[in-house]
Amino acid sequence: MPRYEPNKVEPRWQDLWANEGTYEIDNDDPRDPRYVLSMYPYPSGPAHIGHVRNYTFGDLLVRYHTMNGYGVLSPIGFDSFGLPAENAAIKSGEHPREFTDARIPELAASLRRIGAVYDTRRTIKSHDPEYIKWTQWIFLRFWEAGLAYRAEAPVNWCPGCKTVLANEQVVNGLCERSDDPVEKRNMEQWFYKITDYAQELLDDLDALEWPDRVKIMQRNWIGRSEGAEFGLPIAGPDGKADPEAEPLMVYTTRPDTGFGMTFAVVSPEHPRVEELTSDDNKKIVRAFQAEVKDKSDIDRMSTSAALDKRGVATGRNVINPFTGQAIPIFLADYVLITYGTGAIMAVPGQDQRDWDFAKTHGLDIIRTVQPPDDFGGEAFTGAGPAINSSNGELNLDGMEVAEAKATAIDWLTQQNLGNRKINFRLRDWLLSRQRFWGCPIPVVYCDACGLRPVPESELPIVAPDDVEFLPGGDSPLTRHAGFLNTTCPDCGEPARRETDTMDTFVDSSWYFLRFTDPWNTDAPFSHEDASHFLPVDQYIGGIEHAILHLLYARFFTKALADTGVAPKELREPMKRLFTQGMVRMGGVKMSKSKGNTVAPEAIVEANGADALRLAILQVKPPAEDVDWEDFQLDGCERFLHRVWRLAHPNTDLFQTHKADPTDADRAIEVATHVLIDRVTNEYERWAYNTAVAGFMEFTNVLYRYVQSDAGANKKTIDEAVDALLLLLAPAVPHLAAELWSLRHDGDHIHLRPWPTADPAKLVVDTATMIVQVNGKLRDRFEVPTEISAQDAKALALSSAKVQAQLDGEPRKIIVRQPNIVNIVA
RNA sequence: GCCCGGGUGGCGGAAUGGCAGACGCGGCGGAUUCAAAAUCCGCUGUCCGAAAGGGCGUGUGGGUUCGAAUCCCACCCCGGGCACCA
Repeated sequence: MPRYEPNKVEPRWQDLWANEGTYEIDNDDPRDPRYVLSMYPYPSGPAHIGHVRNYTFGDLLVRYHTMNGYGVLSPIGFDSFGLPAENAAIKSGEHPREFTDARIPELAASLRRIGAVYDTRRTIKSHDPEYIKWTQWIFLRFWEAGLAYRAEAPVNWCPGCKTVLANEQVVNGLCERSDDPVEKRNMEQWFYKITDYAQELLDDLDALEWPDRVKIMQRNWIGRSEGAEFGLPIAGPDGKADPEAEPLMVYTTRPDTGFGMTFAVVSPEHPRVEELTSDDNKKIVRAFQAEVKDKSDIDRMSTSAALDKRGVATGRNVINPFTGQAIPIFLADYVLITYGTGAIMAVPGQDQRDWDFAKTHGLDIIRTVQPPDDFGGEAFTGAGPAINSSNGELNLDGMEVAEAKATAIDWLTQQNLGNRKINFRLRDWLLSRQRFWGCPIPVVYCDACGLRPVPESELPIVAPDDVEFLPGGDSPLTRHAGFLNTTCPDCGEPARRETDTMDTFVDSSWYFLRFTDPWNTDAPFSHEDASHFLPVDQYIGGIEHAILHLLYARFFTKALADTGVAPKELREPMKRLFTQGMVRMGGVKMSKSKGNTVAPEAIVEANGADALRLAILQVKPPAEDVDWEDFQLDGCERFLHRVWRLAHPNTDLFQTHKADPTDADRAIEVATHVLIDRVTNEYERWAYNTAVAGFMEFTNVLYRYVQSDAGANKKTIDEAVDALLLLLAPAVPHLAAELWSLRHDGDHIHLRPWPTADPAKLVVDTATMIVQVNGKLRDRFEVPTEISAQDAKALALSSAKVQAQLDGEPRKIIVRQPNIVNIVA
């Protein structure tokens, strides 16, 4: 019997799957479709173990579902725009396109070498002009629909990456890529109107089969709150409301506490600051605005800043409409211009931030909710009856919070001051980037006509080849005359091209749709093909995309459906999501940028791709993070050799016999069907680590069986081994394919149907009954499954070990035949 | 601070109300071998004991239950998310 040599066997099967198109699927394939998709990777060169883990899980499912008779769509693509290629260009001068085009085959080869199978005819690259064309075309559709717009706004600027960032890309005030502190700048930028979909994005989460963790993160990010928006009349010099002045609009979730409002606060960036500042206070107000402007978010958010509640009075007052009192207006940086109206009613009795501010600045504090007697805190934010809350028309006293809120909102509405309002934390998606290596935004600037879309016939707008990257790192598009200078599509006069490119998350927001119809030259995809495969049945990727990519992709799907690009009824892109854990090395995430990667090539060379795949499945539940140091490659390799020796048709491990079936043979039959049942169930629920344990246990059982003196019954062992190989086929495809082919005359295991457990073979006629005394195990018996309660009880009491523990009559006996008898002494 | 996960042998983990520690790694012992590698077999939570056997044991403390790693309450520790969002 030859020894198993993975390096000879594995490439042969990889070639066969590719050459025969085993995992290619046509759109008119008659089988029931299943769409299994792993998030497409950024092509940073050869894969590392983190990638391999991700794509192994996906590959297992592709093969499993195929064996279950589905027509599985398994595409792969490359998220090939992005900063690493541009940074490499700045260093070496190599054009990002050349750099990227060289990296993609390296990554593709890595994936092929671990046995991952795809319909490679459908491969997508974000930077492919054909893909750029449709990304730009979609931008223009969104623009027409009012979902893309250009506006000046305070934006996040990363000085390291020399570009603006979306809110989602700022982590604790730092750029998520470069860790540089992010600066606030007022700039005119492009946005996608994701806020139009805030409510739907929130509501539709409920029906998704996604990890709760991800759904919760998205809910928090969307951040819906219910409250009231209303106007505070501006006080004139006489302390009375000035009927000429526009009231100051504020947003609150606690309109019930209005009687406790003792001052108002506006954000330093609020547009009405100038108008609401008295002549005497102009100087300090401007100084404060300047001070805040210079602070980065990281300074503004640091713990000490959060505590000290800096701010200045504007010298003007507003009227608290609940009490009629004139109260002062302050500027403070704890009020954000980006949320609500950028101005608040401050109620120090019921809000800790307002409390802190009031204490710092010596302002009045009035409680309007009765705290419990033992309340020892400062601001009281809990539930309780309203107090100090009545005027001539409105009396909230004694009402609980919910009722008081509703009553206060009704009153504000009657008074024509404001109304109920729902607010979201979610901001529009800032999509423009001042970078070269991204999808150009297809618009031109004309002096006469203004902002004009590039006509569809001129798409794609592709970045030029003859560009020079300077050490400063700015985009060469801004100084490339050939790219920059164009003519206005409307008036034909000279015009300038937009030099901003799109966030690379735009590319990944619709690639899963393009996979369904990648050859389409008339549209990004057809409704028919999108409907055939979508939503994605199983999406697989890292938890780091819980908000960014997964929220954007959901928004895109809804917006595409509403603009008629996608089928109207396609509201969600991914039905099921699985987020696999990351691979760590030395306690930190393995990634190219951290320089701590392990290349699979060396491991494949030494142990084989199947051993690596098995080690990935075996080491931990797939959802959890794992340290590379914990992988057990040698043990997995050893197991594969054990299977080889057992399953090879010329095995020297044992002799078979043809005698009548014995009890031992029957036990193997039962074990075989129990394993089929078990592994099927475990594959379905992503319990790959216990499935591997099942394979190992079963193999151990078979070894004991075939090495026993009686030898093995040929029929029994053949059935057992064939079942084992079928169950292994999705996990260790090369070994399973090779052995099956040897055993079955060149047949392809991956085209065989998935085995099913015979219920009749799962029936066992004896069980182990344990006997406890006071919950402690004292004895055990093999009993017939059908044993009666009386017999079980009698048997338990007959045990000497049990009797030794008993002192007199048992007080109570619980019988759960045939598994347990518990005697309470 | 708020919201999620999680805490089980030397290590990765298994068991979701009923035999704690499956399976693997590591370790120990044996077979085979001139020897080694490879392979095969056995043992391996901890304490007491020569053994039989027994005590203890799933972060800590309490509770529910005939019975708790599993359910409930309080707390400690670790990881993640959000963080002045009115």
